[in-house]
Amino acid sequence: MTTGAVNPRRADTRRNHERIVAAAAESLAASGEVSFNAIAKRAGVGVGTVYRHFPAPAELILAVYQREVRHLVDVVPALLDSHSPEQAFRIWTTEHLAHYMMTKRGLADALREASSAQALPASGFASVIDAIDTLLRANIAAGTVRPDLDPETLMRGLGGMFFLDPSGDWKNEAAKLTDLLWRGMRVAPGE
Amino acid sequence: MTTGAVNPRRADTRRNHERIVAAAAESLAASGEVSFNAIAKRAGVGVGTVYRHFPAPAELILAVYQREVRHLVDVVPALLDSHSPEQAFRIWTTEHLAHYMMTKRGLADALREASSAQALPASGFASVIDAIDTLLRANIAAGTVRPDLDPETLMRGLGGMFFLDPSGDWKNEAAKLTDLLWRGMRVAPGE
Amino acid sequence: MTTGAVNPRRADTRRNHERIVAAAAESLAASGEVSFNAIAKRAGVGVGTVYRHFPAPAELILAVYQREVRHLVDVVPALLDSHSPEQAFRIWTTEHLAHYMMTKRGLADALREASSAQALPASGFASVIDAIDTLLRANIAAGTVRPDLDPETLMRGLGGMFFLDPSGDWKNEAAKLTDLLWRGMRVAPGE
Amino acid sequence: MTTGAVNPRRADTRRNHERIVAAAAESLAASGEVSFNAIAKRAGVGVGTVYRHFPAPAELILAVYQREVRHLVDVVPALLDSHSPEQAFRIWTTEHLAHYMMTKRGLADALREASSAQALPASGFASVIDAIDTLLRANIAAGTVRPDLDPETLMRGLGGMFFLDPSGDWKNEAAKLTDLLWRGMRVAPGE
DNA sequence: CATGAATGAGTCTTCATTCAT
DNA sequence: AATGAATGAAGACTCATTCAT
Repeated sequence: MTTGAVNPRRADTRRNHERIVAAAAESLAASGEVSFNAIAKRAGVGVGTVYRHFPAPAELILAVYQREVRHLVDVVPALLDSHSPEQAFRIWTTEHLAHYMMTKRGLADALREASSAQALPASGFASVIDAIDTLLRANIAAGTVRPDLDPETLMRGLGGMFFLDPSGDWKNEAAKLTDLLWRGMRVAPGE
Repeated sequence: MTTGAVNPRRADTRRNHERIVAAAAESLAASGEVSFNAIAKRAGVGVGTVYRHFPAPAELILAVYQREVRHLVDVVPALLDSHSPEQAFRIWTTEHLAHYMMTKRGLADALREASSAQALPASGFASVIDAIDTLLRANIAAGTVRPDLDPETLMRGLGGMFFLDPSGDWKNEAAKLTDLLWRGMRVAPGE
Repeated sequence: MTTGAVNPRRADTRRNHERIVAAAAESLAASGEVSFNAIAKRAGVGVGTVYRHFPAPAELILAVYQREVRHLVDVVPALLDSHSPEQAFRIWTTEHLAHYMMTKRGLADALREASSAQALPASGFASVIDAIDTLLRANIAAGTVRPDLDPETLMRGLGGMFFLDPSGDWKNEAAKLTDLLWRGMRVAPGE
Repeated sequence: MTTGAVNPRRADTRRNHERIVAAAAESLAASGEVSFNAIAKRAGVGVGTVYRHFPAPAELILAVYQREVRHLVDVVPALLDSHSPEQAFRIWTTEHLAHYMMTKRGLADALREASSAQALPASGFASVIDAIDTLLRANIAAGTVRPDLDPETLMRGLGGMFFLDPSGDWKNEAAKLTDLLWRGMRVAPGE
């Protein structure tokens, strides 16, 4: 009995899914570990419940991933509304993406380990690529960025955010990486 | 045994260190697994021996890392001898770094997990940064690249090579990433 | 639903018992496994329903057992009608009993495990003993078999059919065991 | 630490194998269960130790089996020395085999489950068949038993001992089964 | 009555680490 | 110094059983 004195079992049912994903997200962020037993304990449910909701480990990881990534994607339109395309791009990578990648390193590993390679980039990164694509198109439309740039390549360049050091001057480092990439992206002056 | 040929046991003893590192490297490359017991067996020594040589897991991982990374670093001078600085850079990232990162993903994970964060970038990546720095300086000297570029930032940009798909058209993708970065690095035309 | 055809749910309900037993029989035959959850799924009902019908595991096993054994028992009269008592006995053991025991080993185990020993021989084997008894009486009446033979002992002798190898020459082996027992059963020539 | 205050680790080592087999034998006899964890606990060793000694479950079962069966086989010569061949046979089946089969039911199941069928009968039952064969030959030599009898078939007939009820009059039942089989084995009077 | 989600004890198995020899 | 047996914590997963709906 992990739910306290009252016995709300079925009443809680509806929220178990969310609680498990939340617990997994916390575990992942904290240690990169994904013990089903630990997640169950943290979520306050039995292990069996976790297995019922996510028969395959990859499903859980993916659910966490999507949850975590949603914000990253959702924020893009607002940025484009209130800033120039270039500023939107710079802010997104520096403020949002950098922070995300820095804290979610574990996720990427888990994602990679949990699946036999190719499946995940496709499914997991898809929406991040979408976000990048949106920013890219806005800039191309504004004439600030070369039109022959694919979001996958840019994503790889931004992947370096994973190596930021949360205890250091990461904001500055993120800005420097963004700047390096931006210079590579822009419509080259004089060309 | 004081008679005849040199005692082969001593010869083996001297090479245990190397054998263990080699065994660990193979394990890492093969499966991403690093069971000390498995490494000992593969190296043909007892577990205790492994512990004697590498009291802390991180030390072993680090030794493997450095062994793997040596080639990457050692090849730079030759490249600079026989190619233009720009070509040397492009060849190194595309032919050497990309291949290395793609196949040694496991190492990077192991490295990260084995240590509590900050220690590794400093110790493990140091020599790769050196290699990048050498290439960078050569280009700066040749006037092809901006002088205000630090190797760490470039390293981060190149970190995207980790996400290459070994079963896909990675050579082309590596070239595209290199090109994106190169455009960001070069002395901007017209500036 | 009060309109139209009879409510099909009621029809299903009535047959749940049979469906569960059938599902359990298939599971048992297929793998020797008897997970209540698996049986429920195979039967297309909820676990709770299985529990309602068979509060104790042994009851389900028993039901399966009786279902499986029915054919074995039912075939006896026909055999006695169309064959001599000796032939009926030989055919029954060789064609029917041997085949049954060979394929239903799992059942016997399950039966034994599910109960605390003594209950089963009595309840489970009862009808097989009946079948043997019928064949025995017919032979005793025909004067082919000693009258001082109890069916339980004969049953034990026939128990060896359990050890037949389905992938070998079991028909021949079954005949040899039957022959050994028959020689022990018959009115000894010269006695 | 399961070995008490003193720390005799390596001193105990030599006997661990035997202790594990003994513990497994007890478990098997008691409940037909073979949890590696339970065996380890009963043997007073860590689970890992059990796994080191018996990497595959079947190996442990087999070891137990051979240990249990040894007595059965070893007693035959003495019986043949001090009794007539017929008496030796009757005593062996009634006093030794019956008792063994009755108490070791679990073993037979475990044996069957642990292996994919045919391997075990060959390896596990071999020595029991040897014992039966020895008794058979002695009787054939003495002219008491038909020479055309194979030990496998007789073994199957004796397999019924498995179904004896330890809480009932099993001695008498064993004698009745032995008698039935003996009548089938002997050189038929009048034939 | 039926359903099936939830629970959690229990089994299996691996592995880092210690330590007698 | 080297060896490798022993240990036991820890994670994966299954399944009998209960019970809210």
